[in-house]
Amino acid sequence: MTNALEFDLEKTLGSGQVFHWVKIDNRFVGAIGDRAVCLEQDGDILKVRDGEPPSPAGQRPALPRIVADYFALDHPLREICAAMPNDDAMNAAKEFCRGLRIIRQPKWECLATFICSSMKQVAHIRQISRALRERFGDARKIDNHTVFTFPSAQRIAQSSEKKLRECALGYRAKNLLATARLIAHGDVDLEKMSILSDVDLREALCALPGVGAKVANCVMLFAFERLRAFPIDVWIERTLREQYFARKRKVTPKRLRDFAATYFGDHGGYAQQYLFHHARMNDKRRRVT
DNA sequence: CTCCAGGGATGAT
DNA sequence: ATCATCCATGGA
Repeated sequence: MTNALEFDLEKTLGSGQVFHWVKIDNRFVGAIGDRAVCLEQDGDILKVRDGEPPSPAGQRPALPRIVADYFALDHPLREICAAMPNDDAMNAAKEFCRGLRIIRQPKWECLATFICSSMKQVAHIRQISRALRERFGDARKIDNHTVFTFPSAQRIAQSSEKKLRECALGYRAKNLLATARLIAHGDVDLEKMSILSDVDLREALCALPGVGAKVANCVMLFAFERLRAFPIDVWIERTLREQYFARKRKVTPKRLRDFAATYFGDHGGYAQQYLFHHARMNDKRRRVT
């Protein structure tokens, strides 16, 4: 059990940050790092249980601490929301996304998943994530469910483009393999990149195969806790153009980037995630889970 | 600057 | 049962 004030588990897990959690009745089953975890929210209380320990049952950090860290329950959400711009689009998103938090994801898992996400929709990314986990990850049991950990860069690096393509990665297989090998061989150390400035970190991430500005910003926001990072995908671009540049012509991508950086400021990543989730869930053209 | 390959689910006809 | 649509990166 852990206290979960100002937190909405379902909105957080369903907002396109992570793609492996499965909802079973009122519970969410998945993995945090190498731990199989079952989560259930009951008001301000978050019930947490984990599965059998991974092989050498040594000292394990307490589960509530791991969960609180993963869901960034220490982020001052009330202050973050209060600091967001006060306009109609932002206020509607704030209302709709109450309790949605930016998750602290494991760096490699986040990077690899978002390399696979390019040109894909959420339903498809979920399938890719599941295929990679089932094929290359480790099984963990919780209750009568089996969940799979996300495979290490070393494990992916030992794979082959052909095997990765069997996980429905398509042309992304080559990029994931190349990036995994850079990390497995020690040419790139994601943990050491934590010390870089936002600008340098973005540049370092964009140097990896399959990583452009959008994926780099997702990884910065979801795994490096750079809360200013503002990923612009088609949903956000559409929202920005409709809500903030109505009837304006010639709004270039650079102008959108500059606007987002200055207008949304220090917690732009939170603003982006709220606008993104609100736009997706209220679009009549699709019914997303 | 523009154009477009790429792959598989999902929605439309 | 086919056909169109969604989409980020990278290279021409």
